[in-house]
Amino acid sequence: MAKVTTESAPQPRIPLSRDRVVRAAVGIADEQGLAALTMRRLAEVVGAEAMSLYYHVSNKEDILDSIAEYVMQEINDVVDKLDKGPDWKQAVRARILAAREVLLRHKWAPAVFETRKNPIPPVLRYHDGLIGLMRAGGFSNDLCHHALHALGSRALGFSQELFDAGDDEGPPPDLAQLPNLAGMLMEVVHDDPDSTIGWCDDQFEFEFGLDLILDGLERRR
Amino acid sequence: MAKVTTESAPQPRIPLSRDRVVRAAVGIADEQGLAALTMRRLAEVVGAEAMSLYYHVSNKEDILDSIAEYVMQEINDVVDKLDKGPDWKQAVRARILAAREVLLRHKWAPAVFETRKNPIPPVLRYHDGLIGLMRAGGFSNDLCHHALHALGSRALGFSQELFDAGDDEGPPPDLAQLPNLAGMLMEVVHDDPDSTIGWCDDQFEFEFGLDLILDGLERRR
DNA sequence: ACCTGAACACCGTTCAAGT
DNA sequence: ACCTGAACACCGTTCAAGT
Repeated sequence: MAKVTTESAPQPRIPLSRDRVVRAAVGIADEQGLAALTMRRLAEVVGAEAMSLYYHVSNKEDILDSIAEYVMQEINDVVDKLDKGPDWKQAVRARILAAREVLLRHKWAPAVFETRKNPIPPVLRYHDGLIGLMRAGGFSNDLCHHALHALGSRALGFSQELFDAGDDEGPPPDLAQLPNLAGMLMEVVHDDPDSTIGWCDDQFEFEFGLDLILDGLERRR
Repeated sequence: MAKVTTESAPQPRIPLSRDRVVRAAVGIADEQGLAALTMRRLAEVVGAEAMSLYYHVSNKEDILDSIAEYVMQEINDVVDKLDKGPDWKQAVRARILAAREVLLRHKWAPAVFETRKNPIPPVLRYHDGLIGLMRAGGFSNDLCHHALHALGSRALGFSQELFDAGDDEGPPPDLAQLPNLAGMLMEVVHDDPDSTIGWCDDQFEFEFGLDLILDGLERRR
């Protein structure tokens, strides 16, 4: 993704296009977060007025649909190159972890996915691929269906954490009232000396939860 | 929750208070969705001007924090009444399904949880309770920690579906390009004749996924 | 065909002023 | 102590008008 700041060069010669608008939108979200993605800011980056955007996209929802689709296509491109191998679990696991890597470059994407009400076409394509792997591994169609629900957003590589475990603002919680949590934290933090701030290893926890589900599916196969 | 519409009675005698503001906010979100929750609308419902709200809450973020906390307290109230029994899995399962029931009455709540950056105190209390049950069931602190991550938002009773499976707007996806998905749908829909629209049984799928995880934890205990 | 200026209806929020 | 009017800086969006 091109640096947003260099996009608004002195030469606004490049004509506007739907594609350029979408790419710029992804760039803004990547670099400055979803909240920074406003029609006016987007227009600025692309060297035009906000109203001009409406000639190329129908509205902001359209833009959000498009950037979600853009990221999913990136995931499909990566994932299509993976070779499948004979083991369904290895294949599914590799696919999901590869998807996760893409999403880590577009941290805003899950939030956008969640607000889409119509299915994003390349997500269906992604799921179709997963089903293919599971079918080849001997899953019934029914089990595939349950598996997709059970994986939920994990199928795309993101797990829904309840809050960022690394922010410390506001008063620290009263651990005296939370004996079990306090005990757990003491022990877990003690075991891992890197415990300055974000003391949870997201990648490890993601794989732990994923394997829990995949192992469970294996047993129900 | 009192009907929002009756709240703006001819008598705006009841003085404003933080509590009344928060309850009204929950009411609006319940009945009209999160998007309808604006400062001006909230003021209207409560019989005041938008600016008056700022005397009782510090800003909109404060309101969102508060309504998230409100719902979590409702969950804790319900869950604290459950008796624990000897089986950790039964106890955890019952707790989570009870939490789910509350959340089904406040469908907006997960979206608000996700946007909170500071931990919501009663969520910590809820987790503390879960840890207690798992510790009593023989879990190590380490396994409790992984379990909470693996459960993620499922610990509170909601699973992150990728999109509402019941909306049909826009063009139907091209199933010819999605052979595995098409095959799965045909079979699954065929088996369940109630397949008018929302043909997935959310409650069943939730429990399926939950049990997959709980069974996996049992095995790693 | 492509872009824009002016304008509209909405946000959240501040602040000096009212009771 | 509690509430408000007027105002500000921001949204997304429309539409008639420019090139």
